Amino acid sequence: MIDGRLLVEITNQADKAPALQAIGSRLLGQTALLVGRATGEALTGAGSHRHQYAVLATLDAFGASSQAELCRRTDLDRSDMNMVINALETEGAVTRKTDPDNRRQNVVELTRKGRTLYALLSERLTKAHDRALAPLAAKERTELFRLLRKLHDHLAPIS
Amino acid sequence: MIDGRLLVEITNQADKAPALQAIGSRLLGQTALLVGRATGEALTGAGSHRHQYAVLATLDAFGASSQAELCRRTDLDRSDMNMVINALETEGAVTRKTDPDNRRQNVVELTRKGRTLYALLSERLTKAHDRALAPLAAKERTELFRLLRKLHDHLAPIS
DNA sequence: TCTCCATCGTTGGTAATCCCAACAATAATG
DNA sequence: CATTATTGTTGGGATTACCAACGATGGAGA
Repeated sequence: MIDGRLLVEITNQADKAPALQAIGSRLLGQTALLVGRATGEALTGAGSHRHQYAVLATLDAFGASSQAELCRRTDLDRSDMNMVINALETEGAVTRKTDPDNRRQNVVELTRKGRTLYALLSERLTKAHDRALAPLAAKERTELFRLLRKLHDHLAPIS
Repeated sequence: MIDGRLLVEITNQADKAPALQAIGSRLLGQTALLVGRATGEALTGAGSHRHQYAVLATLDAFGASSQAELCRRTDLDRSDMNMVINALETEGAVTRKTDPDNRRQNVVELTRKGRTLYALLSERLTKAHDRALAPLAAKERTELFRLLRKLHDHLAPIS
């Protein structure tokens, strides 16, 4: 027997004989995968990746930051952040200099080229985002994000 | 500037100085990761994995099936399905015989041991599931899953 | 029947993502 | 001054989602 509380139908597609069944967390994961793929293609199609965009957005929003600060704000691992900054630096999207006030950390800063790249990626991403969320009305999107944020904040490591 | 449509606050935690920002799809991905980890631990703690549970649940719901049929119902790749059945078979949770009516495919069937395992995993998973979704009221969970299913069905490959 | 094509299971491998451990340099703390 | 913490960096591991190719088998059509 199927536990009605735990199991949630994933697909309603009429052509798939009996409806697929799975756990709620699986529906969440599958949907995140699909949305992530749809939006990710907007970035990879421009030669960038999700993490790079997250860093660009954070730099754009908060200005020059150290890598550790970017890690805290994006929830990326230090090693991955290093790779991301490497990529962005060789692309000329950011500059990285050791902070004279604290020589342990680097000052990562957006270049003009970086802002242009961020604008381009934002545009592509917005389109993909809208396309992916098309079936949801504006209020539904808001509600979805509210519920997700509630879940996220509840489960996020207390840091 | 931050695009209000695109960007969504992820954390509201007061101790994190300025609120973390990210794209909506990122919030979805992060939350899926957190929920997946919380629920996944319930399974790995019992020596099983998400995919194995999905197959067990599908077999329990639909009865003996071929691997290809299980693939269609769980959206798993054939190669991954093979590994999952291998694991379940060596655990004694399922039997795998070539179908005499169609010698290309195998008949995968739950054993009594498999049903017991499924029941155990279901119990653990239900608890973890409830713990992970604790901050959401019953109506909110329903609404979340409704929105996710809507998204999922819109983005799912037309198969 | 014979030929082509599709399906199935199986093997092996790739790429992305997330995560961890250790190290040197530097700063902060007592 | 001694100890501890933070930062960047390197290297690697684990998981997950894929993809390609192969032999075996079945089905569809000439």
